[in-house]
Amino acid sequence: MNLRQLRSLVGLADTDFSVSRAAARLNIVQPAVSQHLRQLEELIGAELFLRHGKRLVGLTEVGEQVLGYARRTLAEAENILAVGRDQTEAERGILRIGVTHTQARYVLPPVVRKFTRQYPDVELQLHQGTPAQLVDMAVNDKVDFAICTEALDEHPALTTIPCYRWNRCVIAPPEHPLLLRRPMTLDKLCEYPIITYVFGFTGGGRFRDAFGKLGLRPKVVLSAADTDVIKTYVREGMGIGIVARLAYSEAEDADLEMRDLSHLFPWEVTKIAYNKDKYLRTFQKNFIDAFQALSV
Amino acid sequence: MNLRQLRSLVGLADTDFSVSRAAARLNIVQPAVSQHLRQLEELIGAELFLRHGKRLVGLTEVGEQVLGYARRTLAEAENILAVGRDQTEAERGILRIGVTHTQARYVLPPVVRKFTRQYPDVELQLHQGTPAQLVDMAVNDKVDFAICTEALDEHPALTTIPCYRWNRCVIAPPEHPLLLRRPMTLDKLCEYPIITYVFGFTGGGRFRDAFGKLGLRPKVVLSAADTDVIKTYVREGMGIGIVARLAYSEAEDADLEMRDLSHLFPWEVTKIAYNKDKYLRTFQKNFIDAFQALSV
DNA sequence: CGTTCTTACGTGTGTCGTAACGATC
DNA sequence: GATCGTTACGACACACGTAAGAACG
Repeated sequence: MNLRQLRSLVGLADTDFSVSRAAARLNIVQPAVSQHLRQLEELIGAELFLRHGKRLVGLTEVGEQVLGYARRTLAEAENILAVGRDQTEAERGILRIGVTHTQARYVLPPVVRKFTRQYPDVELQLHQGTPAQLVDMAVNDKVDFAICTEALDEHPALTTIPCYRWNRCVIAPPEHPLLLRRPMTLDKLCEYPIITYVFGFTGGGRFRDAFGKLGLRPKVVLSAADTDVIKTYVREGMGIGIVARLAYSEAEDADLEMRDLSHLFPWEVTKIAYNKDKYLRTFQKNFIDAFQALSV
Repeated sequence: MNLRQLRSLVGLADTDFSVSRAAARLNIVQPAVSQHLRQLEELIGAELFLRHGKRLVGLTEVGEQVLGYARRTLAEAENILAVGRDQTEAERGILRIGVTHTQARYVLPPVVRKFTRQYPDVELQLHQGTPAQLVDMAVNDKVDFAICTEALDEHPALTTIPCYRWNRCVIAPPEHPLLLRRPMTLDKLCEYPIITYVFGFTGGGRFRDAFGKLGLRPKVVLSAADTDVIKTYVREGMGIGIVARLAYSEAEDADLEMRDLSHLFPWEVTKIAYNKDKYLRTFQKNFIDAFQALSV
């Protein structure tokens, strides 16, 4: 058995079982991949693939098992190579971060600025997704880290580091009647149409829970995955926006009024998570440190 | 990078850093191993080994890291091969079990008998050790399972399955005065010299705890790792023996009297444990099932 | 002086690429 | 008929084994 053979298997599974595309991705020719797959089947002594004629269309049960172990084998081997790169080209490489829109737009910029200055030769990739997708990407090593508030600490394969706390604020056009009413309470918020994050994003169920505990039903007229969309509709007068406090910028959002709501909602904790089995390169650790430093 | 290179590295670490012995174990010649090690160092781009002249004597910090990942890579690769063997020679192979003496001597025989009848071509290896050693052997894949009462469920890398409950009994020569006294209580036991298991074996700290809770101090005059040794000294009149109830056999131990003590001590649970990351071959699963069936 | 590792070199295995063939949509 | 996978073959590389040399105890 060979690492190459395993790469062909994983490549095949990652390209919808197209031998040719797998070969292209692996920078070898199709017959080589075919050979690897044949050798693996021979080694295992059982059919690994479901076929339509010559075309491979899926994996048998045994094939699934082998694929799983192959992925893990390659992941561990990749760790060894990462140790190597950390020795020979410590300041060069790729850092793949999975983030939600709000993080990428409002939180990450200063960290990214600092990091790229420190590591000009590291290519920084920002992959966006829903928290659930980010977890998946981190687990399957499509990204090196995932950064978000939801879902991260539930997955057993991830190491999760809490980074900073945040809470919500309400934003509204300056003339909005809500702004005159003090103190701000949950039931007053319920009197107006609300625009906030979609469920599963940025604060998740705890937003509704806060109202539910008091028997209140907020009128959410629109929900969006990112803060910029919410702001847009608030500007249009469609309702008041309830967003992360850190997403309100005095400079950019001078045309909107903001009131802090941290006394009304539970605090949220944004975390950074990565695969437990993964070797972290020095610059990756440094990124985590830089991100954590936000909480200070 | 290559699996062979990794095997050479692991082989080296497992043979006290003797290149020649590593080669012998891997069934290749020394120069091949040397080459593998050199290639690895080249790949990583850093010294992996501590040297005295030409002789390798240990690992650098980087070397330790690489060794760790190499072990894991090979373990995952081994899982793939195990899937293969399960397909091509399902009823043939080796089953390595780590056990304590008492388990091997008194509990395992019927299971082993049943298993070897079912799988005549599986070589069964019984490795003995202390519970702590058994955990180590299971974690590092020196054995496929570990069976014992202590220490197993504490290690995060192991999957632990409880198999059966047992408790203790006292054994003594027929004429021993203790045997006349009923009901049996802990303080009566304390009146006589006691022979029982050494700490860390078979029942562990809970034995002393039972006495300690009542402020009693048992007079343990001798402790041994296995029941046969204890019985021997009981026969010599050196004291009463407190052993696992299941280790008393009416047939073999007719010259000793036995009294059940399950009302005096907490119940113990014997477990079987194996590495979480390990693929279990069919016959290995069957052994576990057969062992678990004891509890019925 | 034996043991241990390294270096050098030859041979055989194996892996990839090219090219031609077969099958499927 | 175009795409996709398999088969066949050749060239190159690589890995192991043999043999000789260098360092260490």
